[in-house]
Amino acid sequence: MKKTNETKEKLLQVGFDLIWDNSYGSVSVDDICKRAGVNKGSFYHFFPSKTDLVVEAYEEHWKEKRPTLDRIFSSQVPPLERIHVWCQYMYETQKEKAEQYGHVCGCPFASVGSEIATFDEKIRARSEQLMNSGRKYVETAIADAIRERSVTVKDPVAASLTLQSLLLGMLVEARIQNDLKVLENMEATILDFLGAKTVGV
Amino acid sequence: MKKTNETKEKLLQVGFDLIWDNSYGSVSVDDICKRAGVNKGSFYHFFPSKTDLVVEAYEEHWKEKRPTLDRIFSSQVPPLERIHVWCQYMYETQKEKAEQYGHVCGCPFASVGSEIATFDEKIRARSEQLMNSGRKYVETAIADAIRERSVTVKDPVAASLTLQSLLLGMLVEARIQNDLKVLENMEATILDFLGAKTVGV
DNA sequence: AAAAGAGTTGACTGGTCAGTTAAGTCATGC
DNA sequence: GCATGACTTAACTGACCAGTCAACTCTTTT
Repeated sequence: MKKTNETKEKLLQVGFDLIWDNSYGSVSVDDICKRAGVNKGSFYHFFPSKTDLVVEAYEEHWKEKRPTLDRIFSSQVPPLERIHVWCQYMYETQKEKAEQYGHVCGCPFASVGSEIATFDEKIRARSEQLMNSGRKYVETAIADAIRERSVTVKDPVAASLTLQSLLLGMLVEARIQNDLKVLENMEATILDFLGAKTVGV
Repeated sequence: MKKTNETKEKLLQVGFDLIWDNSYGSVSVDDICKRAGVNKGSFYHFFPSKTDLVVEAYEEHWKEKRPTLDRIFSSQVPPLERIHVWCQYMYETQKEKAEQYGHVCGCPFASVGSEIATFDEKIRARSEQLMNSGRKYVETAIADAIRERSVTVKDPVAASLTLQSLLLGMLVEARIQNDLKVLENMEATILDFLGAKTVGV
């Protein structure tokens, strides 16, 4: 028998990747099982439904990303430096995914969230929650930047909300256009929006 | 027998609405036929495939919207007024849809485009094209605003691209959060981004 | 009035879907 | 050594999927 949780983790990882790369509707439980080298019965031993796999895979993905984000957004780092490294990190993530799968994948929470928002409440609610968790990092960074006067925006909550929309939009467009070029001006656009002192238009 | 094209138009309209409201993957050809009161054979008499229906429905939707957009973005209207009316129009459209279907639907090109971008090239390409057509209106409005100095941004192409991303992001978030509130600050956020002279933060 | 063609009908195909089931394998604890 | 329970296996269900087909109806053309 395999190591405890090895099968479950494989299903979570394969499921997340397949659905991020394609879509919730176009990836079947059979596809996931086949790719994971697991029988269907095992799938339903660990997950009551396809929806539940996705929710848990979201959770898992977020858990894996948190340490990196904690490091990037550490209070030890100057606020604008956090934004800088964060932008680099997002671009690199997208670039790696694009090379791995042959096309730009965008934001998994946004793609799947938007796909099933109107008919799968479980996934919708979790998408919303996780996206908001990510925004908190940015909100704090902007608040710190305002306090050290390295930025001209006034309201960190409003600014982080707008920034989040802007980024989400860029990721969706990059996916639809299948072109990383959309993301190249990301940092400059963000700094410009924040009214960062160190960078011109 | 029914009026020429009545069946086809019904299929296009019903297909577009159902898919906008739900998703490409979760709406079947049978669903569309049932709702349209049309037999399956008729569907395949008019469309070679489900994909082709979607592409034609996109076309049709755009054709129907064009006169309204031409009016809103008429050169006779002051540029910032165009933006103002456009924002109102988008909000009203979303509100009506939300009331009609019980949840916020967002942008149809973005939702379906993002859903199938990585595996249906026909729909992906058409989404990209139509979204860019919409951007042209904004680009011209911004260029006019720059010339009359009612705005501080410098590059109309870059500004319209960023604006498009921002809007797209807001629409995706409104759909995922199922909340029109996301869209309420739309105009203020846009005017602020453009550096419009007449409006504070 | 007859032929032709556009549009319609509904049954049909073969495959795939999410999810079920029952019999089996294995590690652990007593 | 045997009982328990977690995990696996693969066949199975019934619904649904996109797409096909041949026979049909109606309108238009000649």
